[in-house]
Amino acid sequence: MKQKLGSIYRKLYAHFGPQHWWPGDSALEVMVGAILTQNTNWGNVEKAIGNLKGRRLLSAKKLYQISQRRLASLIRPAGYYNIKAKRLKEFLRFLFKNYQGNIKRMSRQDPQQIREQLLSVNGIGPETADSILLYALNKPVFVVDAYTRRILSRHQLIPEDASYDEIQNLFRKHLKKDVKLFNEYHALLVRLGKVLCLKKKGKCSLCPLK
DNA sequence: CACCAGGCAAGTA
DNA sequence: TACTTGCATGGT
Repeated sequence: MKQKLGSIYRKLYAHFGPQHWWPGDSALEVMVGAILTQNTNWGNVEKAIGNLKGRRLLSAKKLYQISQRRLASLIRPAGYYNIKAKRLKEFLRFLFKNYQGNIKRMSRQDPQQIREQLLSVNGIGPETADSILLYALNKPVFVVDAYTRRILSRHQLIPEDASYDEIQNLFRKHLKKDVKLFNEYHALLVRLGKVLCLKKKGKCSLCPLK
């Protein structure tokens, strides 16, 4: 397995090159994007973030103060806008309650502890929590998503119903615990899932892993 | 028209 | 515990 995961990474990197994730100008922007992109196309998220940026609202303080109603209307292009506005507000309340709205303060905590705290926020599940840890706070945590599960299971590396933690542990056990590697590997798996016919109903044909 | 997107929580049995 | 459903816009 160690061999397998390493060789998959090398093939993906050779084929696609560096992915430059996460697109975003600040840790806060990455965190907001992580919530907005839940089950949603990234292009739609960019429009929503653009609306916030255009009104100079992309700061912890502003987002904390703005009404949930107004926030919802601004993030509308990202879909599920009512529930996502609620989730963003929940996250900001958490950020202010525990860290005075200061992300650097948050980043100083132990990663495992941050993860547990994030998971206790309504609207933040394992993938969103891990995306925040890896891409906003630069902690060496592997992010598992639907593509990761689909690609690994279609290559017979895991059962189709493997749990999030099982898959995450696989990468943690067999790869060097390295922020840069985890960053690139997850982004490459997403890239692979996108460009190939690896959609929900697709087969893994023309696969650059072969 | 159908299908999909960088999930998650709440409801049901 | 193990399924199912709601959430919603925008691109292909």
